[in-house]
Order: sequence, then structure tokens, then C-alpha cells
Amino acid sequence: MSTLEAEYRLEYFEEEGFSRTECTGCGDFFWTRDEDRETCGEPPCAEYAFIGNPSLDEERSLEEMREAFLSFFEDHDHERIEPYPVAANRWRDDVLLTQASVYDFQPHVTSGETPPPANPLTVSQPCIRMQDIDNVGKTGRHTMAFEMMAHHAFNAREDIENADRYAYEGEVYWKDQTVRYCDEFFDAMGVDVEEITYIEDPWVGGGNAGPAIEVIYRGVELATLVFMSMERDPDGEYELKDGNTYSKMDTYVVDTGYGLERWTWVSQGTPTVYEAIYPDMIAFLKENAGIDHTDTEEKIVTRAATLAGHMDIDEAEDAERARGTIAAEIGVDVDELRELLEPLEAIYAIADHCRTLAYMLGDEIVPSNVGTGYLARMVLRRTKRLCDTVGVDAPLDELVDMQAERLDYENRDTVRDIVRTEIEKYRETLERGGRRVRGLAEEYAERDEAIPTDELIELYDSHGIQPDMVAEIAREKGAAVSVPDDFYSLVAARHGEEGVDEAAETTVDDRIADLPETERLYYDDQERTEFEAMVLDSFEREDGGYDVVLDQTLFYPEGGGQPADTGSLSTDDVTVHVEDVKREGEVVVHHADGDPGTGEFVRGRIDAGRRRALMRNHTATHIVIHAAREVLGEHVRQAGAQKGVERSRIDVRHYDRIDREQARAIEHRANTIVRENVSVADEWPDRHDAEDEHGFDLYQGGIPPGERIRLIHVAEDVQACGGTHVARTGDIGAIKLLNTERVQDGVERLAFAAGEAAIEATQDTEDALSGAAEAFDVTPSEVPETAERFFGEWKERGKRIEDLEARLAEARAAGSVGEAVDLDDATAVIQQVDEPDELQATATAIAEDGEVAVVGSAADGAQFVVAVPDGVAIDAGDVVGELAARVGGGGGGPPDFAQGGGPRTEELDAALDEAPDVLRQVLNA
RNA sequence: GGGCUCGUAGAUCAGUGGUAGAUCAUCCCCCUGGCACGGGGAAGGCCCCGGGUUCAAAUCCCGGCGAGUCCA
Repeated sequence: MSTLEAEYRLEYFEEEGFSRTECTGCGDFFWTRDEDRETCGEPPCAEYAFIGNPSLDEERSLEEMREAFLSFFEDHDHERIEPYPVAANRWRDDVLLTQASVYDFQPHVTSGETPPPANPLTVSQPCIRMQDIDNVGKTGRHTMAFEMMAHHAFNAREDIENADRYAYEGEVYWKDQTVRYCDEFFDAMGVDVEEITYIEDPWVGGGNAGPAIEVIYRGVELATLVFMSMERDPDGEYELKDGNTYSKMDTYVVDTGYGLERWTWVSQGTPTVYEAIYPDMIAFLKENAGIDHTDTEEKIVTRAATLAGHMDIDEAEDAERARGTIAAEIGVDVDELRELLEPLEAIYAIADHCRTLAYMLGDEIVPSNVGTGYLARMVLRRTKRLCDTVGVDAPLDELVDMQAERLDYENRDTVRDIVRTEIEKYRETLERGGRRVRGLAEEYAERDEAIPTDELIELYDSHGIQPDMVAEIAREKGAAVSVPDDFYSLVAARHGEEGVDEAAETTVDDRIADLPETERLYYDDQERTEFEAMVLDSFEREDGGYDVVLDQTLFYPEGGGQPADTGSLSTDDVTVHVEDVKREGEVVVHHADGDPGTGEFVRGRIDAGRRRALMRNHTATHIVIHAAREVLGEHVRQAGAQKGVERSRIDVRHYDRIDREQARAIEHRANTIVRENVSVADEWPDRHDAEDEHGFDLYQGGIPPGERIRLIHVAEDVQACGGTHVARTGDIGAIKLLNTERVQDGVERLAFAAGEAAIEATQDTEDALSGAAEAFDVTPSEVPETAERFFGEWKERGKRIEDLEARLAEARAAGSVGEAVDLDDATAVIQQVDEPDELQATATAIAEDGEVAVVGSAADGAQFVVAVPDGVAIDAGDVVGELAARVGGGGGGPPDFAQGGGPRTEELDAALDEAPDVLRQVLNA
């Protein structure tokens, strides 16, 4: 086993006269030019030394600092690239948000499958770290939104077999040059490099690892230099801090991170980072919230922040704990200090959260109850709460827009619209929640009980009501609440074991992996339906079928939401049917119902009708999403799609329901594109050229690996796509939108049919309508009006009948149609009424006349209703129970009105005959 | 992707298997010089839809549709 110590013995350190020292504080090893230095320089071993002491050659704003960094590296042979979206789940499925610049290049670039957009390159990548949400504003140094400035170099070893199998070759630069650049950049920013320490801090993450260096200046970590060069390997020779073993990879990547906010802060030396990066917004918010400090207060705030800056505050709790110490130091009351600082902390957090929201919404994340959308919703609601507590009354969409404007976003109107819609939803949730809590609080206050924890958990988990809101309302209503300290873990416990399904690793069969890449003919001529090929191999499957691999194929394997082709493979002797086709790596595997024989020549024939339908549907999908973007807005993105032969569906992200009018507009637009009969073109450009030209929106259905990608152009729409398409939009014939449904909050599903299926779908609807028209005996266009009239009349008749039944029952009661039985202190009337709906009315009418009613019915089984007027000591329930038992059933009800029955209708007469006895029995009981 | 909650009068919600309710809003009447308030009365329900269990379902079970919410 080897450690990484040797990895840090750089020639550069030697040349520059660095020495390696063990920190007397924490024991970490670090490199420095200052031989007398004893500590690593990072808290808690040292304090921030730049607060109130601007520490670069000049004070810089966020924008100026970013530009200084990027142009420095541009001047040093790096290409500047545009940042990637913060929604990292747009190109990788293992994370939701971009948290570091290197995320941009994982997994395909770092693995060597795809070339980087430039090499070496520099970027300032917006990132979001939700983990820090509680610390923002309080610690003075944490932000949720930040930009990681970086320079990256992608290297591949040349001393290996097939060195050319990677998308980049050779070494651009490695450790020495990376540290040299870092030194030079510090120097360019006016820093005395004697003050810098380079701490050895091996990095491990996401299955990769390597040596890494933290760069510390005046107490703060201003850069991290990571040398990603290892991967997890059970047999690896390096055992690292996570307990796993690692071995060297063929590719090795320079991954650096220079925190833009930190650099800006250090350049200005303000007490908190927020004042350095959001000066305008903080001023605006302070004024809006009416925070106006006297000179004395101002001094206290500044001193407190400065003192806090010198302390090791890494968590919000630290800040709270430090408050006492700071108050004592300044000589003010701790409560007074808190009162002064808390509104400021809220304002800092609002500024940061608004930038986070601008990043998220600007990158087309739509608030939702799932995924990144949920994170956006959480941040937005939290921000709204902060605004309310501190008394900021500017609309949130305006605040977010201030940040979006600063970031120079183009879709600012949509962002504002999303924020407004979302705030409205939140308002409704709060209103609903408030009503609910008030009701609950009154109930418990009345009983003089505390609101139990169970209720609190339910309110939060199912209704999104924060416990502190419950406490507040409960206080108004005089109900007690105590929120347990472990509240959120109780909520988590309620969710039980949330099984993190380890995605079954699709292990490619070794036998298949060894076969050569299948030549894919389906791109060459998308109209072709027959081909010839040689069977390279054929394996029997467990289900009795065969996996057939050919040297070339026209069969499209399932992918990109397009189902596989079906068809047949024939030799002179045998024909087998292909039922499914899958891609295993670069090899296309045909699932057939027989074995054509390894080494045989086969003629392949695909089911042309099916393929053509699929092609129509696939092109139609592109058209529909394009039309949806035009109608609903540029933020609309594909969230999933499934093409079929009969119908297809596409899920799009949108922050509202799609109404009927919009659906019509989308259908109209889509069919216009069909009628224009424009040609559908495909091309295979270099991926980076394509990204430069069309942006990230190319990737509606995920990002494919490789140096070149396939683009499909339909009218103005361009998408990266591996599917098969018709030659011209007119070939689709027609597109019929079948329905829209909401599959999740923020995701609408559009179902549609193309071509023949579109006509059939229309006809089906028409059949339904003309059926209804026929039943009403009116023309189809009169159906809505007629149905409405009928429904109204139907309701009216219902009421009329009810009314008549009541009157009939009264008449029947008055006329004493039934058998009257004299009980000791009351009269009972026993009657048979075979109208099921009139049973109750009759019984009620009799009871209102002061007589005990026993009404039986033979319609729909044997049924009884017994009604007892006030003041008669007969339990109706008992009577019914007894009678119903005689017809093989049961019954019951309150003492004055009971019902029951049973299946044996033939016993009804006998039961009614016995009713007087039963009544007497019950009376005497 | 998973968990939980909800769907009853125009609105807000009660209703634990036995005759569908309250409050507000609406309409009418009374009180007043007029208004607010107050008093009395009326109208307003495919109890989301479809199955099942049961003598009986708004109520219990299953499925669907719609809404909300928490978590990854």
C-alpha cells in the first residue's frame, strides 16, 4: 500500500525553495516559502487576516474579479468557455445540481470518451450547494449560489496500448504547471506569494480520487487544486481516506476551483462576504425593510461582523454560540445584539437565495414537487418567508429579476412569470394551512390539550406547514404546542426505509462485448427496409429465443424513446422473426425466435409499416415540442417521451396547466409545420461546434457521448437525436393532439397521434359525439346545449319526484292504508310499499302523525324501515334487526329511525305478519 | 421515483355504515327615515368517476381522475 506523500514532491516546489512543514495545530502537511511558518494557516489553526484589510492589489466587484481570472488564464493559453447550466441533471443522472466546475465534464470527458470543448480551458461555473442553506447569512461566509472559477487540463497517458482510443491524447500539463499558474495568478493579483500555504489534502469523490492541494491566503482557502488521476479498484495500490483502494487511470485531469465570491471578498476586506458580492441588493433590501441604523448601531454591527470574521465559524450554530462572546467583547447585551443582527442575516440570505433562484429558473428549472423543481420551490418559499419576517415588501419576482438582470439572462420575463405563479401557489398553501391549523388549534384549546406531535408531523409532511407557523397560530388560539428538537428526524422516520434501489448494473455479456461494432445502416437510407448481412454469432436465450448479432443491420434498436423495429431474418433454409432489438454498447443484438446459424448470410427485412409509423411519430414528436415551445414559452423542455405506432406522448416542463386554448394553438402550429412540408435534415457535426451554435437546448432527451453527435433539423427546430425520421414533414400527414394531463407538478404530458392514427383518433371522437347526438336526437353541434338542458331538467325532475313522494307518503299515512295495530300507549301502522324510494318518506310521514311505522318492501330484496315518533319507548333498531333476521339479513340505525333488509323476499309477508308481535316484544323488553 | 393528505351546497368545511349538515355568500320578508347590524325564511348537492364488500356506502376496499405536500 502506498500513500500519496510522494505525489506532492513537485519539482516546482523544489525550484522555488518551498519546504514541507507539519502544522503545529492540526498536523496536516503543507508547503510554504516561509521557513519560519508553523501553522497551515487555515482556521482553526489561524484567523482570517483580511477582514478590514483589503488584500489584493485593488478592490474588485464580482464581475471584475471574474473577468480578471478568466482573462489571466486566456492570456496563458487557456480557452474561455461558456458555463454549463446549474441543472446538472440535464446531462447526468447521478446529481441534480452543478456543484463544481468539473461536473461539466463528467462522466464522458473525464473518462476520455468525449473530447473537452477546449484543452486546456478556463470557465467560471455557477454552482448551487443546497447543503449550506441553513448557514447562509448567519456565518458571514457561506453562500448557496457561487461561481467556481477554474482552469482544467485533460491528459491521457501515452505509454499504454491503443493510446488513441481516448478522445484526447498526451499531456497538456500536470501538477507542477498547475501550481505555477496558481502562484502566478496570486502574484498577478498583487499577493506576496510568501504568505501562501499549499496544504496536502488528498481528494476522494464519486469513485475517483487523487492528490489535491488547498491554497490558503490570510486564513482563507482561495483555491483547491485537484489532480484527478485514480479510480476505485479493489486491487488498487493506494488506500485513501475513505477506506477504499484506488489505482491510476489512463486519463488524468487537472481540476481546479477558485471561489469567485471568496476572491471578491478578500479583495474588499468587508466584514461579511455578502457585503462584498451583493452591495446594491443589500442596500435596496435594507431600505425596503426600513432598516436604518444609527451611527452607534452601525458601529456595533461592523465590529460584531469583524469579530465574527476572525472566528472559526463553519455552521450556523457556531454563529449563535459566538454571539455571546462577541456581545461581551463589544460590551452590549446579547439580546440587543441579536435583535440588531438577525434582520441583517435575513437580508443577506435573501440576496443569496435570489441569485440561486435566478440561476435555477434562468436555466429553465420549473418549480415542482420532484427533482430540481422541488429544490427551486423550497428555496423560493424559504426566500418568501425571509422577506415576510424581515418586512421586505418588494415583490419577489422583482428581487429575483435584479439578480437575473445582473447575470444578463435573456428569459427574464419567463423567470418573473414563474416566480409570480409560484408565489401565488405558496399563498394558497399558506391560506389552506392557516385555516387547517386554526381549526385544529381551537379544537385542542377547547379541550385544554396540547397539540400532539403526531399532528405536527402530519401538518408538515402532508400539508407543508412549518411547526413554527403552527406554534404561532396556536398561541393566538391559546393552545399549547411543543415542537420536539428531533422534529425533522421524526418526519424522516415516518418515511421509513426509503430503499435506495441500486440500479441493477447492466453488465454487458462478455461474449457480446468481444464482438465488433455493428455497422448501423438505418441512418444511411431511412426509407430502406431490406438488407443483407452475415451472422457473426448467435446465443440461445433463457426464454428459448436467440440473441443474433450481425455485421451490419437495418434494425433500429430501442432507444431515445423510439421502440425497436421488428421483422425477419432469412437464409435459404430458414426464416426467423425478430421480436425486439437492443443495443449492447456498440453491438446491436436482435432477439429472434430461432437461430439463423452463425456464419450464415441472411436477408433482413424490417416491418415497413411499423417502421414508417414510428418514423412519423418520431418526427411528429420534434414538431410537437417545437410547437409547444412557441405557444408556451422558451422554458419548455422535454421531460421524457415515448413514441409508438398508434400514439405517442411527450412530457414537457411547464409551470402551469395547459388549457384548451393552448392545446389548440399547439395543434395548429404543429400542423402548419406539417403542411409546410419542409425537409427533415440530419447531420453529424462536431459536438462542440453544435453546442456553440445551438446551445444546450439541443439535448432534449439526454446527452449522448462521442466526438460527433447526430442533429435532426425540422423547420427551425434542432435536436440531438439518434432516431429515425421521415424525409419531409408532409410525410406525417397530420398530427392530432389527443389530450393533455399533468403527470407531476410542473410536467405536462401531451399525447398525440400522427398520420393515419391521427385521422382514426379524430374519427373515434366523432363517433362518440355522433352517438351522443343520436341518443339526444339532435345534430352533433347541438349536443353540448342539449346535454346541459337535459341535465338541468333531470335534476329538476329528481326534486319534483322527491317532493311528490313526500306528498304521496303523507297521503298514504293519512289514509291509513296499512294495518293498524294497537300497542299499549301507541298505535303502530304496518304497511307494504314496493317503491324503494318511498319507503323512508312513508315511514317518516307516519311517524310525524304520531304513530309507529313499520314499512316493508319487496322491491330489490326484502327491506324494512321502522320509524318511531317522539315519546314512544320502542327502539326502531331492535325492531328492524328482528324483522330483517327473518328475511336472512340484518339492519339497524338510531332508535327513532332504522332500516334493514335481507335477500329472502318470499319471507316478507310472514315477517310483516309477525311485526305486531315483534313490536310488543321490543316494547316489553 | 417514492411516502402521506385531501376531493360533500357558489366559497370554507363538519359528517367513523343507517333520513346529507353548518357557516359565509345569494334571494325573499321583518326591524330602519335610509344604511350597517340584527331577526325570520327560501333556494342551492350525480357527496369527483368506475368497480367491489354489505340488507344498506358520502363513509370500508380496489382502480382511475383531480389537487396538495414531504422526501431522494
